[in-house]
Amino acid sequence: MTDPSRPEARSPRGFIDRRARDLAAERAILRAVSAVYERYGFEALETPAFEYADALGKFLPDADRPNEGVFALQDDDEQWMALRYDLTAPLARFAAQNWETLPKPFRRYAFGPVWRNEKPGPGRYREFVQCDADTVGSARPEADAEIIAMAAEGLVAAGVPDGAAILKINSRKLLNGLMASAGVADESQKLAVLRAVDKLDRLGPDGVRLLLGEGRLDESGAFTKGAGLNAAAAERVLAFTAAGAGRGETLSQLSNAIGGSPEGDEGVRDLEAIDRALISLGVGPDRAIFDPSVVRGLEYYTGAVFEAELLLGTTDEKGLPVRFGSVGGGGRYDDLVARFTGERVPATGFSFGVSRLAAALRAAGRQGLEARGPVVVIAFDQSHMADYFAIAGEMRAAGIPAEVYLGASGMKAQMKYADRRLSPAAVIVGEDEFAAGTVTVKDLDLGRALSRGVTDNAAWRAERPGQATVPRADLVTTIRAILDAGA
RNA sequence: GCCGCCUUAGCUCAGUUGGUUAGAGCGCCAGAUUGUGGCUCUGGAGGUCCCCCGUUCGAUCCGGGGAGGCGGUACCA
Repeated sequence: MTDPSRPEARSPRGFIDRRARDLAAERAILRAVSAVYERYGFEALETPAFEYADALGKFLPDADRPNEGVFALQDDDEQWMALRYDLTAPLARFAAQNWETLPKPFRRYAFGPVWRNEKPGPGRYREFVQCDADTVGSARPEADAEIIAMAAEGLVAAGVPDGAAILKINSRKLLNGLMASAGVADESQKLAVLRAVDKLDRLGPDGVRLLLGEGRLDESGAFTKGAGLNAAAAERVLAFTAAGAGRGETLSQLSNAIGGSPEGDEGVRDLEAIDRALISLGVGPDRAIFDPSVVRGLEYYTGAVFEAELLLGTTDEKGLPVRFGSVGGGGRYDDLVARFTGERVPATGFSFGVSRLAAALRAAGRQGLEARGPVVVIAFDQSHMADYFAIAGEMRAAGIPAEVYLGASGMKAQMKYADRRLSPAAVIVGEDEFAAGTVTVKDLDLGRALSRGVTDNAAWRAERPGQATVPRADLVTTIRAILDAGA
């Protein structure tokens, strides 16, 4: 039966189709978060899906692996272009390209899909939506604090209940200071230490200790080579990451742990300034804390780094607990525009993983609304199709979603169709109704509720629950009463 | 990338110690019910048993290779 010449109907690996319910949740989040950003004075910007690959930075396609990390293709002039993997790199390109004419500091927000050519995982796709806000051209810690405050407000606007999310803040300068004081000078060893620290929440101190030292063997049997620190240095790193989970007291602990390295001290001063600004912005330690274990990526960031963690205790379809963890992150990146212009431009920003946030909220039951279908006008008598369209048009003119059934099936199947669309009502107009100048309106919501108590089909059909025949002129008011009752 | 598990109907999965017509539940379509969604009953459609090669009289089942899926791990700008 399967013809090998026919294509198999399937979506590419790591890409998914999203239906009305998912889209409604996601669009609501985008609307709410965009409104917060605009209230803070950020302007909208949309850049193309494709950028020239060199503008995206690190992932220069070469002959061997042109698609590593990004989806890239060669234009007809032989130039490599690639789908953007985030919204920050395109912003840096835009800012550099238009620097002379932009009002500075330049504040913009953007949202849209980004693409990553990597192995998909649970809840992790190769195409997903981000919502991003950045300030380009301000080195002030208040710029970081403002971004953090907007992220906190954005979470609330998106529907995350108070106390269900926390913003965790750290500084790369602190981490660099830590390395200096722990005697880590080698660049690759630095990266290994950062990677190890980044896994603290997943592996715990013992796992991280192994990764800081010789290495770790995981349960699948795969071995991860460690950073090769000696025991004293490893303990020093662990002590640093264990410093508090608050703001003021954490800062003093951190400043002790760093022990006077110049870069570390600078990081402490930055965080102190951010703390003061957050207080004046009304963001307390219940919403944003300093957490020395936050690392965020590896190159790229030059100062403060932030991460939004969701604390909702959620469960999957099988009832197993799911930790959504990070739903967004960001930080200060002072060198990104300089890649284009040579001029160092301080910048800071934050990005929400919108798809992930929507999934988390839905899994937590905060966004449990099904997408409602339209009122369905039953195509009862083929010779009256024009009347059915007039009826649908009348409802649409009143702002009520409505459609005429356009399939070829009988009435029973049409009722089933309306039920599956989660339609609030069906409109039935047959010979009797036309003769009497009436329409029959069936309240499907009421029927859905009543059907739970009915066991006998004959009785169910005889009762015609929620069904009323009204004068044709009363159609819209009857439908609206049903809609209002359901709302 | 590395490690492990898996692949049989649209979905979830049985099963054949290698033998002739490969099953269930759910879902779908239809009828019981000339104009009515749920329940119940009845009937129906739907399968190259992931692909290729090998062993065999014979492979969905055994062996080798490949692809795809899932999970872990690495990477994640």
